[in-house]
Amino acid sequence: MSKVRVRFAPSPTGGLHLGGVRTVLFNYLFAKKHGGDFIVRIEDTDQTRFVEGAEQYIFDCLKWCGMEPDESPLVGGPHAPYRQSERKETYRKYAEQLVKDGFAYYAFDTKEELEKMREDFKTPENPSPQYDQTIRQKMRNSLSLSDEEVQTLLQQNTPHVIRIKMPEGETISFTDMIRGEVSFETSLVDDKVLLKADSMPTYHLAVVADDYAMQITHAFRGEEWLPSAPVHLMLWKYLGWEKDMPQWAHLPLILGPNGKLSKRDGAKYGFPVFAMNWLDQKSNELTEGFKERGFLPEAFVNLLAVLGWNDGTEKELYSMEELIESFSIDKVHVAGAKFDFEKAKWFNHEWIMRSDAARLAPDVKEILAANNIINIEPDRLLTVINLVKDRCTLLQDFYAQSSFFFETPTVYDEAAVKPKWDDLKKEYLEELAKKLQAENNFTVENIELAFKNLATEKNIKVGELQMIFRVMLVGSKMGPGVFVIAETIGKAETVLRIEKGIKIFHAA
RNA sequence: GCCGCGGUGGUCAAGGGGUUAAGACGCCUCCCUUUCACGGAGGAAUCACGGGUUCGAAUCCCGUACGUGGUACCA
Repeated sequence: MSKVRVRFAPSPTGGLHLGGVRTVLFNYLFAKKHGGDFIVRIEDTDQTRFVEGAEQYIFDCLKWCGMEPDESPLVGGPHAPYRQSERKETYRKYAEQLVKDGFAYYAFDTKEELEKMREDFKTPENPSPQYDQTIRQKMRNSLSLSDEEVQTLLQQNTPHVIRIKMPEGETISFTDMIRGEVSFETSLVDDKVLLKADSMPTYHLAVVADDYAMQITHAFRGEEWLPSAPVHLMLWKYLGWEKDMPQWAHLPLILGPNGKLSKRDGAKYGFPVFAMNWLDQKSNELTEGFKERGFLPEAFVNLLAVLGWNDGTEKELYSMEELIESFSIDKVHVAGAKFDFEKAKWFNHEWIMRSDAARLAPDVKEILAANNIINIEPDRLLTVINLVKDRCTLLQDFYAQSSFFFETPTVYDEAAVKPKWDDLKKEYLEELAKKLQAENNFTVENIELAFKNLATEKNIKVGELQMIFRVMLVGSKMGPGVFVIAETIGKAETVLRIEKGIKIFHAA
């Protein structure tokens, strides 16, 4: 058997959504698992929908996720060009070949004629008539017209398409790597357009021609392609390449809260559906990405991998390396899976907790900088990250969870302090400030010892004091242990915050 | 309408003739912590329905309903 070669073939018309990323991911995992090549080519067949910058966007997403292609328009390779628009000539050749061999035909029907046909043949039982064997003789094509008429039309450069001629009464079946044997009646499949009037191929011709040219061995795509698989199968056969046909795997769909996951669901339910922010230049509409929402790529890849795949164990947390190791195509599910944002956040939280501070530092630094907290000593940043990462679900949480390490609070949870505040506490805190000021070795242990000894001396419950102390340092009832916070912000700042707190709470 | 595909708690899922039907997310209770998390211990909640086959069906078969995708000179 030849080397495993898989391909991801996005259409550069919009953002890369969850389903798309998962399709790439399974492609990638399969290729890496079998030591094969992961190829990315671009399906820019439809010029009218091509969006500027989308191709670069796709590669940015792949890079973020850690899936670098072995061959692509960006890195090149032996099967260049990797853009469909640059391979145009070859498709026409194959389409003409099919016509010559009697497997396809020219169709001269105009848009209006097609519309009329759909209108005329529409019945309550058949609301959307297809251009198939039952009606093709009634249309204007090289099957229904005489040779002379066809020649004349061609010589006059009459706009035309090339359609596949689906055979009658055959059962065509194939074995899908995920769902086993799937079969179709050819009579029920319509005569799909292979080559459009503008000479660009449709997806149907293009996938087959490109997969053949690039020697693809395993083709992964979404389940929405299953109904057109018989067309592709027939093409492989008609072009005489049957023995080179890749094995197919139709991946289950990712569903949203109400049916299929759509771009709109993001805005509607408050979660991202794209890998990275996507700005649609036509509508100027911004669709939020997982990256910008504060997801770690490790978590994003992980959560997508286990949505529709499970290796049979209880393991849920996988790195890319572990995924490559454990991935198995026959463990991919057949049913669609509903996307659960709560679970997605859980994955991110887990990945933040298990990542070390150095991994997180650049991201955290960026988030703090966005909130005007800059010039942090690297070591100090690492210390703080380790202190708060357990309580951060999204990267953005690092700001709220750690800002008090870098800035003196400006707002205080007075409601929490007020019921506990009295002159005795004020006195205690004033003395505490002095005592801490005199402390030469400002460590967690010493701070705590000073704090508790003074409380015993004054006969005050430590707990009540701790809450006040915390609010003075943090501004609210949150964060890691108070004494750790005190040590981290240092003696001068601790004393300063106590003094400031006394003023504020005493006035209140 | 027609065609394809699907089905285990609310969600993701293991299991594929005999199980007390794993586990995770979420939810609830308690412990830890006089904060919030993390961590720990528990709890509520499930095999779409109807027929077969079988001593025995969540598991196999057939129907029905439901869901989902396709039915474009979009991918």
